[in-house]
Amino acid sequence: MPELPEVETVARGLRRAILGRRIVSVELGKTDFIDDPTALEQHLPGCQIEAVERFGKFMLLRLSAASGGDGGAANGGAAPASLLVHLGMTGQIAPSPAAQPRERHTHVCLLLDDGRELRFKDARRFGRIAYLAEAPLAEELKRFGADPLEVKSKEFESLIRRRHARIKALLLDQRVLRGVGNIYADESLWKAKIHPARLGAKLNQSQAETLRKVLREILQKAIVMRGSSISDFLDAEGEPGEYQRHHRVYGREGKRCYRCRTPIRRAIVAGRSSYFCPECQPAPRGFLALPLPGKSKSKKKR
DNA sequence: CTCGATCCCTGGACGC
DNA sequence: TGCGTCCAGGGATCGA
Repeated sequence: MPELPEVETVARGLRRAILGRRIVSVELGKTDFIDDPTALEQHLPGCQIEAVERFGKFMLLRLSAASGGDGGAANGGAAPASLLVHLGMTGQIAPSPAAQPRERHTHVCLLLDDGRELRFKDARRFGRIAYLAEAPLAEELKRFGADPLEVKSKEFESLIRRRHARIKALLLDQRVLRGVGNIYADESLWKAKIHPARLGAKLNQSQAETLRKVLREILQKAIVMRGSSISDFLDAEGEPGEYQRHHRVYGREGKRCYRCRTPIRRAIVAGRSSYFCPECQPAPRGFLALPLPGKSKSKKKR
């Protein structure tokens, strides 16, 4: 579940690790998550990695044009291109020595000019990789909404309060805000004391502003903590993040609310498990949470 | 416009 | 111990 903070963490790691490196060759495994695998094989060799950026949950590896004489290759204009990388649920990208055995589910290996390989592994292949020239990239990025770290009060308010969708669905909708996923949506709604099933239009101005601020604060804090490692998220150095220790609601069904001690409940909202405090986050009329699961085994505390 | 359902995919948890 | 089943979830897509 790499979301904005996890992707930012990986992008920073990559920036330190591979900036300025040139791609020597490309090896692909399964390619069903790659837009146009042939494009990678054709265009990547010779490219230099000039920048690593984050855009929502995407990473953008900005590439220079190939250098050396490619004879009849079709990169005459040498328009800048990028490698777009989405980690999906289980994607990991990190450099390793080329001699090191590849881990299972490694599907993209980019041999670099310093003897390492930039490897992408993704067990579930919910990730995405695309080689895109400038224009198609710009077109692609148009589909996404505001950066939750940058969005201003007024814009956020209009994004939310004009909508009749549930606030949780709006937070998760990448066309509205780019980068928020299930964990940080729940965490920020809890902090703002807003029920995930509330309609955007039902929030008052003050609630919208509170939500914008706590969302930003939580994302920033999570970036400092190098993200949340709840399933198998690892950054570009192969290290887990620490923010999962600071989760206040996510994954805490049946455990007590940190504010009021009421047991946290779960419901499916916007098709996703949503955790909330039924006391602190009043539900819309008639909204039902899932029944608390019966405890079969003794659980841990926390 | 908004919703839910369905599919993609695999590993881990759980029940028997 | 082993097997079957369910679930997780980001995103695309389709029909209601």
